Amino acid sequence: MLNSNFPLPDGLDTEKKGGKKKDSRIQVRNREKILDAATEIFSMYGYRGATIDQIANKAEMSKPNLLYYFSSKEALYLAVLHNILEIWLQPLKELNEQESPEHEIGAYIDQKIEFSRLYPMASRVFANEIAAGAPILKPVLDTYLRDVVRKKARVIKKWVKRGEMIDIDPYHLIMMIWAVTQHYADFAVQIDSVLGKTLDNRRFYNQSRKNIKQILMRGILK
Amino acid sequence: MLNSNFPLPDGLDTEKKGGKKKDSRIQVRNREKILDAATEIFSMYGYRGATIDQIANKAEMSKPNLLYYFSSKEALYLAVLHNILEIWLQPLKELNEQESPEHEIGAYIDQKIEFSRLYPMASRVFANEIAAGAPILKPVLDTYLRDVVRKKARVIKKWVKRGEMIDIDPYHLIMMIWAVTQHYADFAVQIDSVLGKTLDNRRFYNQSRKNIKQILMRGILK
Amino acid sequence: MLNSNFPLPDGLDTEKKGGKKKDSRIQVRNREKILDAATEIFSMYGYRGATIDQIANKAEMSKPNLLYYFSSKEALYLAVLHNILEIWLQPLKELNEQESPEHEIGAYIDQKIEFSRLYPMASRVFANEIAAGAPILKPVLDTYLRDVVRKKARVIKKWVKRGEMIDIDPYHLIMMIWAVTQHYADFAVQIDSVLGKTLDNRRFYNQSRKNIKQILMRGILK
Amino acid sequence: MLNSNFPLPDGLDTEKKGGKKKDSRIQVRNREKILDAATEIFSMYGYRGATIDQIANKAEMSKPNLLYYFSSKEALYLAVLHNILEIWLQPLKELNEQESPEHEIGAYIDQKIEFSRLYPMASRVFANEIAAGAPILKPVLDTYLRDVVRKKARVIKKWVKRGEMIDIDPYHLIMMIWAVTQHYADFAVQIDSVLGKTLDNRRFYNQSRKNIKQILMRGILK
DNA sequence: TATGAATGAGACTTCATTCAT
DNA sequence: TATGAATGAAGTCTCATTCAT
Repeated sequence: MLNSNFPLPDGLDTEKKGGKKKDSRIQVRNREKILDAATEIFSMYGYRGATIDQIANKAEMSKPNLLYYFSSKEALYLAVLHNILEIWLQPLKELNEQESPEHEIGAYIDQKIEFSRLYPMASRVFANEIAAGAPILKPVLDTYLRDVVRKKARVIKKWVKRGEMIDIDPYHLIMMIWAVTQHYADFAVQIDSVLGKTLDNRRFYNQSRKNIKQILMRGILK
Repeated sequence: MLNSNFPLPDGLDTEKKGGKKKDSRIQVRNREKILDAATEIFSMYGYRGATIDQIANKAEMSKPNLLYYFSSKEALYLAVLHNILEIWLQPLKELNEQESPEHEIGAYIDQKIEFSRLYPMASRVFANEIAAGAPILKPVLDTYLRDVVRKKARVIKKWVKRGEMIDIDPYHLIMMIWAVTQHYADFAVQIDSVLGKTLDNRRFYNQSRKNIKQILMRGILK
Repeated sequence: MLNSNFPLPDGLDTEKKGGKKKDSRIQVRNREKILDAATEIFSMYGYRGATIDQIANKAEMSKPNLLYYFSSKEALYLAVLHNILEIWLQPLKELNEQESPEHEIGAYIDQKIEFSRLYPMASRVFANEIAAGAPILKPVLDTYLRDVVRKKARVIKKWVKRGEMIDIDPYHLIMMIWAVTQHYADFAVQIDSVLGKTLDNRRFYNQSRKNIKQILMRGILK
Repeated sequence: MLNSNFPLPDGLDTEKKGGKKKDSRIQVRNREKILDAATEIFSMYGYRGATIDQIANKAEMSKPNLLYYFSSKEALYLAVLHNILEIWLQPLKELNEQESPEHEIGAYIDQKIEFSRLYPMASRVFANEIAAGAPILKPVLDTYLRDVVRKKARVIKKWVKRGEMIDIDPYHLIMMIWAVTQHYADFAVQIDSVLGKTLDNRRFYNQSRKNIKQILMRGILK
């Protein structure tokens, strides 16, 4: 689950014997279990707060066995982050200047919210890493992420030029969308506290999507 | 700095001899130094990741001396959170239904962004706590925060009824504003990576405020 | 290489199926590879410092496979030590009272230095074990080694009686020769540091032999 | 005991807060206890084989408290080695070309054997480190040790020129003396095994000194 | 014969906290 | 008020060994 196996933009190898032999069934299964468990634990306690013990427990595995698959806590964390980054970024890549901004940006918001709903923990790990100053992810952000964003900023500028949107800084727009959509993953707890009730998950996200799109689309479209 | 000393809504006592005697000059000074140091360290490493050693170092104090002022790591963390909560919440309390939403909400956004700019670390600690499921802050959120928000939601509903805003769920609006404004504190690093340059702080926040207000106001006002 | 397969003086069995079946070609080869690798690794890190992993790697073999040949780390270490002891001792056994001390002791020194040159690592393992208090080798030293030395001490005493040598304690003489010759294996590194240059191996040992023999022979012969 | 506190030839600092404040009584006492315990344990098991637990036990101290004084196992090992090096080297420095080689070299041998008798464990740690390839001490050996030896080699050459000694390589002579004298520390156990009896310590060393000096002096003096 | 997978025991080290002064 | 000294608990990681194939 959530294991995109995307080709890393840099040569980072997060696993022990990186691909020398095809992973056996059991290896694949275990690696997945570990990544899922790690995502959950890291999302709750951050990198330093999480313990290998907790992760191993959740993955139903002994500590040394976990370390057999990922040689250190840091390697595991890296693997989790890389795992997330790609899925997190994919929808942005699909912005297509041929289509209308209404359709494209609407679809983008939909996908981001869906991601927050499906993988709230992955999303939180990502947010935590960023908020901590991206000590580990910075190299990737500095190259890969920036390139992707730059390309899509150009698309938005095209829409502005065509008069289909108000004249806005595309970078700030992208970041606003990130802020708002990610919020729904990062702050699920806060939302409960504020609203004072635990909502039906699907209904809540539907309503959120509606509100967010209403405001943002109204705010940017001509 | 940032020490609001607000009257705690619940009976939480975070300090050792809480008020029995008037604090001496030096005590006040030390308490402040500790809180500032703690805010910074907690913001970078999270609760479990931070160490008392780091905080004591930054506060130019020995570990035992720090513990003389705040009896435990948890007590210190609590103090930091409470410190933040009040300042964080203050601007919302000022929403005044007598005025126009344009003015009031505009002012609110301004203040939130200013807070993010001035206290990015405090903001991050807050965000971290929330994202971790608010293990410590939940009781406060569940009572105090909810009350404040409920009151202000009523103000917004008034504006809607008066036809000064589009018909939107006030809770979601408040959360969107939080999301967007807080983002600028939590993700300062990401912003650098995405934009590919370290911006002049003041100019950057000015531009951000302009963009955010442009979109949000346009999105909600009639 | 260096596998003397001498008949163990005591019943120590270091291998798993000790001789029940004739070893196949590949088995013999593997055993040798393991012993050589183990000698090198043990020589560098001592018994506890060495890891089976390192040895297995050097022997190009998996850990479990290594343990198939030698049932435990201790068994392997024992095998290495026994391997060395015999070769180490052989030249002493050849001291022949019929010949002159000049010729016999000269030959002995030659052989000891040659051994140090050829098997510096084996020599170091031996030295390490001794220096550690011979926890494993003590039983052998206490019986086998002592017997050999006692016999040869008698030979030396004969030479003294015949007036061919000065009157010296034979045990101390033997130990001096051990000390000096073994030194050249144990302290190869120190020698480099002291002399400040890496010498041509063969030339260095030739020169050493000359110096050592010059002093010792002059010191003991009449 | 054995804490020479010599001025390190290089800037190596092995302790935590290196000299900022005068060490208190208790600190000095504890540091000494630790160094003594460490010397003993390292001498028996080598660097990797020794455990901090063992050392802390022997020093009657908790593990964390030991680490309070020496920040890591490696730092402790370094301290032990430096402690030894200087004492080990001191007697050589005293070789005085004004005096006769008979007297000076005789005195040198006396002191080396005395050192072996008094600090056999320290001597063994030193030997172990060297035999392991001096992974930690090499920088010091490569500079400091070499300089000292070079100077003293010149003294010996003077004696040769004056015709008071046979024509011998001074480096090899120095190393022979090291070999023989150190042997009595490194191989105390072996000596027992070979001689078949545990000797009265003082008597044994006296006899050893006599034999060694007899052979070496006869071997080199004219 | 060979090796991937797994683990209990234990290693080094960190850390919140307490003690004594 | 301040701090040097001390420690139990816990964390990351290593390693000899076993299991299953």
